[in-house]
Amino acid sequence: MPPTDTASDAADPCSITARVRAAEPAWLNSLSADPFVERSKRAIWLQIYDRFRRSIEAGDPGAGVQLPGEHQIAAALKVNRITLRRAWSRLQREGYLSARKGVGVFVRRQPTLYTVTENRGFLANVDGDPREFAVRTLSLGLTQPDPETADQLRIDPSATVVRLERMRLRLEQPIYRTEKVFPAARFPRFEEVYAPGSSVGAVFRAHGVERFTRSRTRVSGGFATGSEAADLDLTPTTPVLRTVATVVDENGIPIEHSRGCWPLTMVELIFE
Amino acid sequence: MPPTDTASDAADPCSITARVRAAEPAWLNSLSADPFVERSKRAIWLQIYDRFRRSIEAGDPGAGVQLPGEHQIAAALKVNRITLRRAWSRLQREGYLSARKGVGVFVRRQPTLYTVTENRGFLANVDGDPREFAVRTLSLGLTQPDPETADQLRIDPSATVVRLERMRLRLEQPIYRTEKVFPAARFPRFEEVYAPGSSVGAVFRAHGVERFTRSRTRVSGGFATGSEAADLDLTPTTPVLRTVATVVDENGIPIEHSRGCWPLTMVELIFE
DNA sequence: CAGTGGTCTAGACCACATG
DNA sequence: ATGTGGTCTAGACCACTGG
Repeated sequence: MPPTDTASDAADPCSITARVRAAEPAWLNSLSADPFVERSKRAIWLQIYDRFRRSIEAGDPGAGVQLPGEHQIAAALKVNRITLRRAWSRLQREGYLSARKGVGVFVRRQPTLYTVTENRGFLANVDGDPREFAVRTLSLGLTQPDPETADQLRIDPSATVVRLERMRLRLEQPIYRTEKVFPAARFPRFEEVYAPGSSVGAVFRAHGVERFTRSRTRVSGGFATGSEAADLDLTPTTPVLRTVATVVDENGIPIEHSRGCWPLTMVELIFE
Repeated sequence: MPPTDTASDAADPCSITARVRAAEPAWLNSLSADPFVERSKRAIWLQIYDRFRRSIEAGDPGAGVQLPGEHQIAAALKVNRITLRRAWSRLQREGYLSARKGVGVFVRRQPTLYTVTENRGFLANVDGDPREFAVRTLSLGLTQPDPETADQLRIDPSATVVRLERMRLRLEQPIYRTEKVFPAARFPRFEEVYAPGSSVGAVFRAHGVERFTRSRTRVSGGFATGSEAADLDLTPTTPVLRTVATVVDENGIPIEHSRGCWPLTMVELIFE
């Protein structure tokens, strides 16, 4: 039995202004045109997944638009709400949809693959118009390093370090989150130089470091923690790529230790 | 209401040989000791996930053992079968469990992280006892390259190539699957040299290539396809890491193009 | 055949965000 | 207060595997 509001809409086609959201978008009609093949090789929820994915990739429920509610869509597709949710949960994990409790489900921007070339600065790094990209500084301050960081930076664990958390965005959409740690003794003017342009390169140059390279990058996989998911606009348990890199100056002295977290489906790393 | 066989076991503790599988293992008792906190911040299925994961990481349901059936465990935990399945499905995606329809659910070997250093041969590459590792050749033969491979190998798309599919195993457990393509003209004696030791390095040396390096490695993320999942003993949609690498000889001429697929949770790549 | 995991539905309640 | 997504249960049927 479909929810009553859907039924009343159908029964009263004249009041088209009654509720805007209730109007079924064109893509929904085409999604629900053919019935699903029951008892086929491919489960119904996977068929739903296929259709949504193809549609989103074709760009019809465009980036950012809110989908109608679960009940409405489930009724339109003539499947149970839970079956629909199963398909959606996979679409969320794979980066096509993002859900906010109490609000709705939204189409994420296309999970474009960003080709990131290691051993270069970020903007030289990424395919696409540089103006589309932005940095958001989440936090900047002094602390003590954790043991691994102290080890990598070859400093005493009780030494002071600058800790910088930031995010890269493309078209308002988070691409990755990173935590960078620098030896404070080496960069006394960190905050004042960093503030104007949010540029770590500027800080390096202001302290006499002209050339720097990543000496080692560790890539591992995992699943987004609660805070990572919140920052990156993902559901928890979304698979992510984690990178841990050490940056050294021209003399091979470590000057930065950084940990990055990337939604698995949105990045492609190239090492040369 | 628990299944009847469980109830009868409890009522008849003397017949310990009645059915071996029905005996509840110790870890199950400890998992089901405390009731789950309802309406807490953490959903019940996530609490189940937590307990199983901790237990498996502690090694009690040890690698390879078959778990009792869903119905039995759900009854023991006093939750619905579907709630239990939700927890299990995440454990499967994360590599802790693997299910075989009609057979049962098994504990996978610990998703140990294999540190793989690029630019080296595999056995020099990996932490752990080399004797634990094995290669299984899945297929070896001549074909035509796909466009991307032809491009990377800088050969004509109609040229003949040697195509080799194989898998790495550690302790019988698949670590990764790879497809390697070589220009046949360069390695006419590929099959006869490869066969005895399953060594690509031997083939290279037999054809006068003493030194070779990876010139470029692309790392991207994705989800296991059906055949990848089957080979790697994963459920489909498990997140994987894909690597695409080109190997060149001492003169910079491409001699191999390889595509690898690694379960996300089982590998750690290091680039230096 | 019996047992296993896999799918699907129905209906209920909850927490959250918004008006 | 309403609508949203999130969780949980109950019960049913299916497909696969093995003895």
